[in-house]
Amino acid sequence: MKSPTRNRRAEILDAAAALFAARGFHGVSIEDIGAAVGVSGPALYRHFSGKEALLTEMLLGISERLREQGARLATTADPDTAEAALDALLAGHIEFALRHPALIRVQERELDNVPEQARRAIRRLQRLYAEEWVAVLAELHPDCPQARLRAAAHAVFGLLNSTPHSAGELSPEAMAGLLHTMARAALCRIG
Amino acid sequence: MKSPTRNRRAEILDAAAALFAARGFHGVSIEDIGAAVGVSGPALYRHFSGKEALLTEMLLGISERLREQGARLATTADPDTAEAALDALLAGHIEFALRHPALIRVQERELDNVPEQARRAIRRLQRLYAEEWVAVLAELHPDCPQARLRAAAHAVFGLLNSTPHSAGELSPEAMAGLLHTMARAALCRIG
DNA sequence: GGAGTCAGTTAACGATGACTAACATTCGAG
DNA sequence: CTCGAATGTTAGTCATCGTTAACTGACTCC
Repeated sequence: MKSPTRNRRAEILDAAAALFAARGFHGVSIEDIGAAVGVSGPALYRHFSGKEALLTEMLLGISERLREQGARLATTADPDTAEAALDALLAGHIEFALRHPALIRVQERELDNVPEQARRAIRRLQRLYAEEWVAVLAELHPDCPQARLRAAAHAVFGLLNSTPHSAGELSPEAMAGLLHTMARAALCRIG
Repeated sequence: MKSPTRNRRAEILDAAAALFAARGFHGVSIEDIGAAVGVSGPALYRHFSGKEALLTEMLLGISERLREQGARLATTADPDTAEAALDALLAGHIEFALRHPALIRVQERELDNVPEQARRAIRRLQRLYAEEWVAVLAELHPDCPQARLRAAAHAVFGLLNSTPHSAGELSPEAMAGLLHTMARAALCRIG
């Protein structure tokens, strides 16, 4: 069978994401992760070469997914209407953040625990994603310097990624609407 | 001498904050912290009862400081003009975040590593601080349900606390102005 | 000038945790 | 039926780390 392997790997990544989000990379042991998927301890080494490799694959996956999504959404439909592109980027990011709060948290917190080389790759993907946003924002605010646009984009990421902190008082739909409205308003005033 | 003691404690707290912000609580050893202030290893036990106690005191200090600042700023001057109170809260939070990015980072990331009892105290202080914001927002948006206001407040915290991520491309003044403008705009549209 | 406290040192202990080794089981392919 | 790959297991190693113990010098106070 080939699929069990794939499933086991994904299972481990999911469980590890939840644990890392809750207690941090160094606060979770290999044994903990194994226990979370019903095997114990060193069985994980059949699927990953080590704890760092696990985190690395996780962060690369997230960054790659966001970048791909960003590249796809930023260039849809009317290239004229940067407004529509911005809305698409917002909706995409919000849906991801609401659907995978643990991944958002890990991506925000654990980048330093990944080995140097992979860290550079991850940062590159994150930069490419941010640049999609900056490109769209530059169309909306042609006179605004790039540095300011970058800072604004990161600020909006902070706003959108606040999801894990304020968990579950609002329905996901209401939360999505609120975040979209707030982010939209924040980005209109930066010129 | 009494002041050397005080200074040493503060020195240790500062160094630990920087290290925790950079590598996370579990990623920093007692020896690391000692080395950062020029003493080595277990000397810290002359000033703190342990590693957790150090973190606890740090987080309690931050939360208490923000809560005090919030209580002071939210009730200044005209009780009529909620606008002014909101501006004061924004300015205060932004100044703190820009002046102490490491503390913001630690407060965001390390709450789970503090023992249960102290954690409750810290959360209580954070809740009180957030409620100052919600009270002001409620005056501006009388028809908006509390849950939505709370979520909006946390989202704005996320925006303002994005400072550590987008470090130093803009001058502190420009950054402060940008964050203030964006947060203001985001909070106008939530009704 | 001795007594006591403050703030530091080095050495050791005990626990934890990442990782490895050696062995077991399942199961499909030839 | 058997071989071998895939996927586990348990036991053990080695490093790291929080914490304690025992000891030392400096400074204050009677």
